Amino acid sequence: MDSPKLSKSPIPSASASASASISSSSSPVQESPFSNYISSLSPIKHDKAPHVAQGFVGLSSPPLVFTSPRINTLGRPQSSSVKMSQKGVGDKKIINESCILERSVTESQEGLVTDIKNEDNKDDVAVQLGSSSECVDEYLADPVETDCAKSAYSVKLKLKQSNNVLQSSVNGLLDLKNIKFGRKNNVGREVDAAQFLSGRSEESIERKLTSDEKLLKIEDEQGSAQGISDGFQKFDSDRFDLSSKEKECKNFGPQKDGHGDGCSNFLQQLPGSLPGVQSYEGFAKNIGGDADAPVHSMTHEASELQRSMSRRCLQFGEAQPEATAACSISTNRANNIISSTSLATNSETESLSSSRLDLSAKSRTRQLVNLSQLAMNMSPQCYGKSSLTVLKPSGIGLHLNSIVNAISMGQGGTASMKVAQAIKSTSTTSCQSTENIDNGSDAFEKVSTPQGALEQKVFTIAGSASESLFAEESVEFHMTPNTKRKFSSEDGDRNDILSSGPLMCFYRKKLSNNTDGDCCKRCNCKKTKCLKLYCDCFAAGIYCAEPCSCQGCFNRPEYEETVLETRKQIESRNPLAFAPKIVQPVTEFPLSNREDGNRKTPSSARHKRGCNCKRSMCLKKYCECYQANVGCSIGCRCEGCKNVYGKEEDYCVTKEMVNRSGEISESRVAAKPKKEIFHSELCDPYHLTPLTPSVQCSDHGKNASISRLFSRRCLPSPESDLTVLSYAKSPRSPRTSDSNDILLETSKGNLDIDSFCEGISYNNAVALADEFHCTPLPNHPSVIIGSPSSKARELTSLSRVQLDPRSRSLTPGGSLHWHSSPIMPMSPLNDNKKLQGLDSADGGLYDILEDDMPEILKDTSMPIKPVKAGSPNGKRVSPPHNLHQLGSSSSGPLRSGRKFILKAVPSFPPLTPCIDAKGSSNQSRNNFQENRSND
DNA sequence: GAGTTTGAAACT
DNA sequence: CAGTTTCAAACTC
Repeated sequence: MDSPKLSKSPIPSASASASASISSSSSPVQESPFSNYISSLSPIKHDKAPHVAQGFVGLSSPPLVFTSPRINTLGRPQSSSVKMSQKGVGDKKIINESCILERSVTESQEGLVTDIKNEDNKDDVAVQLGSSSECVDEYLADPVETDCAKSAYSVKLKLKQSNNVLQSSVNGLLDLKNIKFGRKNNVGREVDAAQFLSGRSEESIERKLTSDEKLLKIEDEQGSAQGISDGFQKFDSDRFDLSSKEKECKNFGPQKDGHGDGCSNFLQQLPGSLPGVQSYEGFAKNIGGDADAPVHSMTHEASELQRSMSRRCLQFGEAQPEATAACSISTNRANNIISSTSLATNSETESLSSSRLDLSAKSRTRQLVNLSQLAMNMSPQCYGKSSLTVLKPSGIGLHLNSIVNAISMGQGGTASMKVAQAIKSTSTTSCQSTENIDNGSDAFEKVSTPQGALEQKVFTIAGSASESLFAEESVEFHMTPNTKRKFSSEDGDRNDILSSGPLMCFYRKKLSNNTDGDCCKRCNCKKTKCLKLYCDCFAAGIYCAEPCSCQGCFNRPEYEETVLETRKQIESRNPLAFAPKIVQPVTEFPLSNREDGNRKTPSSARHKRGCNCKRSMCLKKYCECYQANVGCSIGCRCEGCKNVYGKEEDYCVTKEMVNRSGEISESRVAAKPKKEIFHSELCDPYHLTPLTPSVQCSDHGKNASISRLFSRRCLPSPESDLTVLSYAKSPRSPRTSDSNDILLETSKGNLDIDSFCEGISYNNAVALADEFHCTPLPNHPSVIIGSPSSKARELTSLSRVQLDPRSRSLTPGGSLHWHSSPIMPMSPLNDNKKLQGLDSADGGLYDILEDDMPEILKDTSMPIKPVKAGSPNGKRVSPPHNLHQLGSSSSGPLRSGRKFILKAVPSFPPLTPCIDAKGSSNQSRNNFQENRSND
């Protein structure tokens, strides 16, 4: 990843100072007012903590990042506070720079609603550096600040469609004021802006952490109150500016008006903003359907949400209209993707609504706002401390964190799923807000320009949005994996961003947090000067810090250039050297909704390259897969692997078995249970679960055929203890799965994964899997992906290919392809979901998978053959003895199952099934063999 | 805490 | 690409 480069380029000069500040990664955080809070947050907590909280925590975590230097914090946090105070004062400068208008028109509603915001960034603007990096930083930072400050300061104007812009603006302002006041009164809380500003960050964070809606509401209210007060103060002064801006906005108006919903149209034009807005609107509408009275207010709020989002964008645009262009597209894309997906999917929105139906639309909006605020708060804490704080990362990180957290949470238990989803959606919205900001900036720029230009811009944005989807996937993948290092990004930009410092740290922490607290781990390099991949810090893209015991360390901000150069060199050798080693699968859809709440599915994160363990059996931390809580996969060349999901499943199963009966010993003994399980489960469709551990076994696709069979058939029911064990056992699954789920959901749209999975049914699951494998996949994403992987792998058995759904997921487009392809995706998904749902998201896997995919596709078309003996990894590949039987048996059902799947999930991305099948199949096969031998 | 083991990274 | 060396983490005592 080029992250270093990016970081560098953006903030060349700042690097030194930034690096200095960053160098003591811990120090900045500690120093920051929130540092204590952040420090208190442990990675472990993240996992356990509410999604929101985690997300935030994660944000705070990445003090040491290469990127951090790039981003100039410029005392963001301080600036924010200052801004806040200034806002209260109502500086003219602020007025001049800050005023931004957003215009959203809701047909149903009276007319045009204009949100005018004053940006707080005036100071920032003045401070803004010409460098793109700064712009980016600010851009990023702005979102946070904007979120916090905006909510507080933004002034909303409700404009009737009056010809006179000025009048309309004024009227709108008045209306908004009234509205807000009404809100306040309704809320019954008047918040002192100063207090809010001073104490808000912590409070908001805590509240968010608690993820209590009430708290969120309160904050929102407070923020709104402040915003109102502030807005009023500024309002008068800003009016003129607003009017001018409104004019600009009007340019958009025609387009908007052209469509039923001016706002929606506008938002649609802005890829990032649209989804969120639409979702919100839909949400509001839904709510309205429930209660008419609230509807109006709801719509109002919805519009407000939209506004807020748009505002953010606008603010950004205003603050740094140009910056937007420079502003990292990749980041924006990523954010957009995330937000878009989450938002786009009605399911999530619905989930939110369902979870929060009680809550008024306000609360939701507020939540969003709060989230954004949290992000803001977090960012300052994390980055703000140092002058160099990286705003960008914070924003991004926040989103990611929030998502990840949400995901992890969701996976944790079905019961919490809804909540998690809600959180996700909220988080996504926050993300969107960020994106929107970016988009908004773009849009904003365009706004000023003639409509034609605007349209073009919008179009461009849309295109970028589409692209962002890919980025998003990659991002999510990166995020999801628990592994410390992982941040693989397929695309250079994305990789850069992701891999680059703050994000990297963030991700890592996130990942690592889930399980261990490894995030705090530091290197102990003695000879490499922390400039080689031996150094975990260096490999993770972060600077060494105090905790490190390294000697002669050059991985410090002071040596940024050296570090970057070294990184470049390493990357030149291996472009993916700094990519996340572990990729998280996209799938695991089923997890969330299972009746049991047992989502057992393990996460299917995978190690990109796979381990090469010889003696540790992949059961010790020597094994990267194991260390990353990832099951060994096809890519692994390990010997005697017992790790994994796949194996782990066995392992887990065995443990379970042992626990239950106490008869079976740990380790492979499980094999036996597996068999039993397989048979029983095979027979019992109900047991089929997407992620059965058994499936994932560590054969790594060597024994494709066998694995396949197993995977298909062995899928343990979600309810089954095995699944539960595996799930409980491995922390990993939860994390990855969540992210994946999100992606899937988003991609799907409103599709209900659970229902889908169920619909697919365990009955057909096996058959589907078989069929899927057997049937050619013309559209198989894997093909598209086609990467340069080793051909040996390609040659490897079909089973592998079939098993590896991840390849599909691997490529950013993979999921898309799947989605696009009616047939393939569905079956795979089913498989994935039911089997594991692992890999679609696996970035690391992508490489391998991608390579394999093409052949796989070909192979898949072919009937299930005994897989080639040789595994891609060269691991032992024994012909699947049982495969034939299994395959034969399964084949029958497959066809029917496939049809079914197609119907049920046309748009779903296929994911894990193949992969899981592979890995699991191999291991399962091995296990079987072993068991046999044992027997 | 020292020594050993382990496997990835780097090198040839 | 395979084999070897180097390295640091993980592990053991």
